[in-house]
Amino acid sequence: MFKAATIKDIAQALSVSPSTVSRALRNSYEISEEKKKMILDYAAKINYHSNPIAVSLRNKRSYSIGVMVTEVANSFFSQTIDGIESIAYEKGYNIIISQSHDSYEREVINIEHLASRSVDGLLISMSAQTTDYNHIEMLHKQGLPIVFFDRILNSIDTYKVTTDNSKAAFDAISLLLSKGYKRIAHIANAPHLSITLDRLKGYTEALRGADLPFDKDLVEFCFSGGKDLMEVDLAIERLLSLRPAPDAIFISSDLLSNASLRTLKAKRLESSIPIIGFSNSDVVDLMSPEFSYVRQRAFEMGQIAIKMLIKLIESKYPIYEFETKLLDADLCNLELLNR
Amino acid sequence: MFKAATIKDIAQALSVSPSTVSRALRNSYEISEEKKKMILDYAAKINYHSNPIAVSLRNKRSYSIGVMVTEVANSFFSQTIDGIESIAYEKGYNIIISQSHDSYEREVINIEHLASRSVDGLLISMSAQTTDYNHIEMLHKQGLPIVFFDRILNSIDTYKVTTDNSKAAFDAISLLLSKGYKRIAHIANAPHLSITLDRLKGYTEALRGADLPFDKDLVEFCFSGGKDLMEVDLAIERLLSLRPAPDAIFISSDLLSNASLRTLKAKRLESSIPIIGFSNSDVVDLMSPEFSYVRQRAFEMGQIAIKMLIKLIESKYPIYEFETKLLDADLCNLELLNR
DNA sequence: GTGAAAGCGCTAACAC
DNA sequence: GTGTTAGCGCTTTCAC
Repeated sequence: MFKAATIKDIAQALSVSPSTVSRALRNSYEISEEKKKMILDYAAKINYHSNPIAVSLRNKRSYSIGVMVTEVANSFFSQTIDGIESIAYEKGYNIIISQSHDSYEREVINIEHLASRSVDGLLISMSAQTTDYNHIEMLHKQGLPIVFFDRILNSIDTYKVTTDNSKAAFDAISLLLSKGYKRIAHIANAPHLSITLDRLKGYTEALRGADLPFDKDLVEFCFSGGKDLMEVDLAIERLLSLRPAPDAIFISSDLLSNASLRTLKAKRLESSIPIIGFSNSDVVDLMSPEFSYVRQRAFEMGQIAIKMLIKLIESKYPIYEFETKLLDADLCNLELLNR
Repeated sequence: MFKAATIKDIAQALSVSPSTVSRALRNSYEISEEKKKMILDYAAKINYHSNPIAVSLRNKRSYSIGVMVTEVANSFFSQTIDGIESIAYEKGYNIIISQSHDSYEREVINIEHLASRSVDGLLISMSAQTTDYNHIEMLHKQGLPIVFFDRILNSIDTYKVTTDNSKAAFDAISLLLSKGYKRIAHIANAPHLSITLDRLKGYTEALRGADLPFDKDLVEFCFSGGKDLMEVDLAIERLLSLRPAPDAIFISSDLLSNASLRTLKAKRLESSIPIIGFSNSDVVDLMSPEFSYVRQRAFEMGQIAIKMLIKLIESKYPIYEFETKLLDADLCNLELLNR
């Protein structure tokens, strides 16, 4: 079985003390160049690698970061993780990924699990089902660095980064209005999510800006977030049966966009009404029916989130001023809306 | 700042020794029920959690597992990771994810990085560009438990799990042949990957089974694995310009399927030739043109891989008999091939 | 049945 | 400049 070399081994071999070796390896100014070279050479020769577990125990820093997402197999999140990983790797941090599958229980268990694993900090996108935030508030109070991304939690004061959801929705709806659409249905995500409310806000404000009334009949919340196809099915059915009928649909999440397209396709109604939906799918250009979509800057969001977290972790002094960064989203495939 | 409770704290508070507390917490038979209860109760009261870093250092086990994939933002891999995570979580392991982006350099660096992070074992799917296996062979020789999944490495003797790629390809091609297609073009992945060769093998064997000649002109390898759209573009162009023209296309990876569809669509040739391609996209049912596809059991593969790894890690005795598990793939949307 | 003590690998105060 | 020592939190011989 494999037995890794330790500082002690080097010290013994070179007849110096372990602390000298430690200092030399960390390139301390106290050690003479000559000895440094000797130690470094020998370390390289025996393929010495420091034991990060021991360093963690000693320094009370694990250089690992917990990431809490709904599901890695969701394009938006896998792109975010990609962004997180790119920076984490650069800065010498590991990321430990955990999925809530939008369940409150799993979120609580997994976050506690991550925290007890001595992560240096947490990157969290809230589960759709979570309405009690105690498990997070506790950790935050105890001083664990936390950054929220995407589905942020307003009640906790820390760094946050998310799409400017309200603006994205406002722009999407304004565009529809400018093209002459007037009765715009809205298929919305679970209502306790920050992103749901922000997107709804953009929707209503755009209507108000055009002096159109807000008709709550045109809005359907999907509590399952698109997981439950039946729920989406019923929502669409109800919306399409309204009179006067809606003349466009705005869909406020990836999963809901997919589910809605499935439903419309099954009903052979896919070309009956234009759609603008959120989507970060990597094959959106291959999907049919074609639809206009709002694409979030997921990769960038991941990068910003982890940069914020590392800043929090590595800051020598407590930070009291926090920023909530809002990213622009991109509207794509808009030419489909011309008529 | 947060200061977690330690065994010492408990010992002090209850006037017992740290070793007694440790034993009680680990439910050792040596400790009297009475004392056990007292200690457990107090630990629960002060919300004691053992420090996994200290346990790792002491036990030389980190309960974390490194996972090396090409890209998390690839449906097949995110589904695999989902499967890995489901079991890892259950068994108390963390997974640390690393992406090679199909680059040899990044694979080498990341695998070494994972290993130096004292992971208990490694789950690896090879990068497409890797042809030198020294970095993995070294670790394997040193006794680090390694399991390969999906893109396996034949030269190393350990547990492996992958799709029965040769059978999947054989079945797909046989089906095409049974429907009367005779000149089947094959867009293949990078040629040093195990999966590429296996799929090619299934392809040729199915042809041989039908007494059809193998025409190497009908096969195009894409070294970029679908990342480089231009490469796929040229491949398709050449294949379609062959005379006699191919009457169907078999595509041997997710990314290549997507890229090929894009190319065909751009050339407005999407309905000119039937396609059967590998795909684990979660929106394959929404894609256009519709195509028949081979779907791998990615989630299951992840679960099997990590179970194998944990078996390797937790085995008291060295294991010399290794299994390479082959999973069936599912052929879907076949009705499109009727004509 | 319980405690004392050593040690996992590393670092940092404190000596000299 | 370099060595000595203590200790991070935990487990595990070895005593008693």
